[in-house]
Amino acid sequence: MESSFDPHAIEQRLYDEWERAGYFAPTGNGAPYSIVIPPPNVTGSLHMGHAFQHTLMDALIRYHRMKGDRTLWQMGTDHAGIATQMLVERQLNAEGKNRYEIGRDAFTERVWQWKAQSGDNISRQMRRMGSSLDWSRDRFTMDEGFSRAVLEVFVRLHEEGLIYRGQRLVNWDPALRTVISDLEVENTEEQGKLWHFRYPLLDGATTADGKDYLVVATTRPETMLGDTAVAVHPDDDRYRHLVGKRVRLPLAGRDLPIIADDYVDPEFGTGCVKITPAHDFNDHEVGARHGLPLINIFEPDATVNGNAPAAYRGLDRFEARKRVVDDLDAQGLLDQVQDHKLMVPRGDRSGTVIEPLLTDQWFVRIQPLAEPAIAAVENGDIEFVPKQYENVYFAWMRNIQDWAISRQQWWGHQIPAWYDEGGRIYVGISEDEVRRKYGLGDVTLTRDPDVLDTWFSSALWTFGTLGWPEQTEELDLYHPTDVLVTGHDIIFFWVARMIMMTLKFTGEVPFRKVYIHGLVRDAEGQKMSKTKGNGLDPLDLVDGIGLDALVAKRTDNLTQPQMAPRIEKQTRKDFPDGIPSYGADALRFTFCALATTGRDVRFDLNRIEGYRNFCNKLWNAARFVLMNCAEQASFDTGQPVTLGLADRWILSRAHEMVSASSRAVDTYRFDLYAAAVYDFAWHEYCDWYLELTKPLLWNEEADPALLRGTRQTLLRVLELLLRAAHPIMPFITEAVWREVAPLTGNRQPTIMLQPFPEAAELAADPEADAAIDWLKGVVVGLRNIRGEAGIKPGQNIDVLLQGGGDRDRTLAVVTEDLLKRLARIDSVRWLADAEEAPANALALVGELKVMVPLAGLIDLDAERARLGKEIARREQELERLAGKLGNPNFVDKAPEAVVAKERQKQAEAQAALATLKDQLASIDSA
RNA sequence: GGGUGUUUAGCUCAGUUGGGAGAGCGACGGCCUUACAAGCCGUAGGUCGCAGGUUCGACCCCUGCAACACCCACCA
Repeated sequence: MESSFDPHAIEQRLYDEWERAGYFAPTGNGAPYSIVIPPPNVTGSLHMGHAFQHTLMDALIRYHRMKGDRTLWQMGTDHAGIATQMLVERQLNAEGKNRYEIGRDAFTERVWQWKAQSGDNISRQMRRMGSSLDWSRDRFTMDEGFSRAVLEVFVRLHEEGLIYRGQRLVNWDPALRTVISDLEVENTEEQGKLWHFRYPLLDGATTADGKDYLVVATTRPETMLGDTAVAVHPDDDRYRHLVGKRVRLPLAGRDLPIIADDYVDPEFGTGCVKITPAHDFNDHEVGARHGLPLINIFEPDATVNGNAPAAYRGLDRFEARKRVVDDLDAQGLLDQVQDHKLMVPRGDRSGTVIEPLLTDQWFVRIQPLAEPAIAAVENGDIEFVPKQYENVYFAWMRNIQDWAISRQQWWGHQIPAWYDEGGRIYVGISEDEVRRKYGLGDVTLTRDPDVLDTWFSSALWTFGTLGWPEQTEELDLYHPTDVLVTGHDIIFFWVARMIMMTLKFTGEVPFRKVYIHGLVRDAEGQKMSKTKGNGLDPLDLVDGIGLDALVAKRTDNLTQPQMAPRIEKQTRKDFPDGIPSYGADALRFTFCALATTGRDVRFDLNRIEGYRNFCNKLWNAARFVLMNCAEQASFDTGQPVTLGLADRWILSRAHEMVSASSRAVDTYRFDLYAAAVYDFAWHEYCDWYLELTKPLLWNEEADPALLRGTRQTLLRVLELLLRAAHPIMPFITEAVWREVAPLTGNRQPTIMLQPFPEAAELAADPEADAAIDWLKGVVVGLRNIRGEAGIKPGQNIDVLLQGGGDRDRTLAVVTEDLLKRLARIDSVRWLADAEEAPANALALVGELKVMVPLAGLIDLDAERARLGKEIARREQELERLAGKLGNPNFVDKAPEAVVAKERQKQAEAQAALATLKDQLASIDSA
């Protein structure tokens, strides 16, 4: 083995081997365990969020596979309708073309080409991260079988009246020229204006203060061209007398009724509201209540249409706004303009302002689907982890609105509906089927050109990937899936809709648990995004990247090229030397360690560096073990074996580590799992156990049985540690395991299919724990003296022991060799209790005095300072204890055991303090 | 406007039925000790956001407040 760990040398090769050997597919007859991957969009490459999420899933999958479960990790990708279409359109635009020129068929063909390319890149990234997906069952939301499932669902829902087509006011994206759902609208607070316009009163009416016009306030002046009323509050004394009268709508020259409606807030603006039922959701409701006409003034691209006065036709909505304001101003009808903060709805993909627009669309009647989906979480069939996300889910589900599922796009599942020349609608899985079903003769049918919302198909993911609508064996075996691992950002988009659709079509929940993880942010806590240029490609952390290449990557193909210089500057500041190669295991370990209960994680290079070092530590521990055990492997020889204290101790600690690890994985505490492995490996196995074995291994006269015991334990515990760590760090554990396992008699080809360690394989050993704790106490005490007193590390010392009890004497004998080696001691001598010790530096281990004679070694002042600190510490503790025990309430009311424990501590602290003070006095007199 | 989460060492974060405040990184001092300098040894850092309350005892439970983050919501 090389003297330091090089991830490149092993990772790629091992993954290829695993894949060729077919280890990723479910095997055996164990209990089924399955997870479907949230299908990544085929929009390019995976980001840190994917890598994070995949790491957690892979850890679960590998853990359960090792537990012997028949484990399936279902692979697949999502066609991601709008996102992918936009991306390919941008590519077209860059070539000076657009999709209308090349036509629908050529365009979708082009998207399929892109999909192939993007999918390859994604799967390459996943393989590099070590994700053990079952590639043989790879699915795509638009593959043949899945498309069949989508049509089936659409047709069945339509037959049941749960899908309908209707004209409604919807969220319209004028840039993409499609409807989008409520969820795809992001409301952002922006600085705008509130314009006050005068609408002249007709028929000689006047306001209470004698004016012959009403003042209406609006943030959207251009929509006044579609006004069909002015509304006031019914109880508003200022305007009550005007209800039923009329105003003249300027510019358009129409007359509008003045109506009364509770919707109006008399406190806001002037208390008069212009009503535009075709371009505002609230106004739409008011209009419906009052039977107002709807006047749509916009084309699909939000230019003004023929329903508006000729002067405004063809203008973009924002130009029209300016023109309307100018014209009203010119006519003296602009009363005033105020600055005003308002919530602006924007499309989450296009970023343009969303326009409420009247259109014909397909909708899912959601209420009947929502009710069972709510019940499934209420009754615990599905549990969210962490629990509080259930409230988020409930809040949305209990107030859910019908779902607009049609999209005026080309890339996606085309809606299976046909129209005859009379506009009648026929729904079926194909035109042939429709003709048969409805007995249509020689009529011309035209298919609805729209496609379905991407999330309509993703909602079928758990059962669609397993073969539905066929009743396949896989469906029977792996559905419901065990857990869904996903981010909180798609609970509504995806999780809720999966629950609804899956219950509807399979009668089962899609998954029993939903593990919600946080979002990956940069070191400053900012969301990673291409626009901000603060994103990281997980593979750049695995393989490393030079600074110039990183800058180029971050500034390439920006939607806002003007950001490039700022991004470059920041990148050069944050990564002056580029990014070193850390390897996939270090990245995975970092993700696990950062995965605390559902909160967002800040990704910090310092963290991954630490875990890269941990990989190296593990690697070198293995080198040590192999160097010392490879030639003398002694399993299966039948020769006597004795376990020493240290051996028993590390086995006991391993027992604790294994049970902590299992407990952590079973409760989705990946951070605690990582910590259990890390602490055991580094601070117990390496820091203490390996050191404790050296005196024995290097002693040529050591008892052979004891040597065998130690060698076997070194190997056995290392082998077990590798298995325990494998779900987090698959590559290094596999590479090392293949060296180590044969020495333990295990000749299996891979760690992947070994059993995860069971706590029951090992036992707690309190006696060994106590002995090694004692030993550590003495060693640490001596190290402290060395460090503080400035004794050279290479300088051996003599040690005197005094006081303590029988136990101390026994342990000192048992551990003498270990002690001498670990603390670099030449000689140990016991002093009788009454014997006067020479001038010395003192450490206390319980009642035992551990002394290092000064003998010119030790600086008296330094020793005084050290003792002074120790005395202060004990005094402080005593003060606290005295306060507590002096309080009669505590002594009376606290449990006896607690009081006894405090008394015990007090006695110990008093004894220790007395000893330390004596010691200080003796130094002063020396 | 409603809701959720967060606030612990310089930084990033743990803290498992309320009973002696922890880790990693960083800082400081000392070590190339034959697995590992991506290492080893030692040291110093905290009024646990603020104010009350419950309790013998509160980082932990309750109330209020503040700051930050996020989600939802139709106020022109």
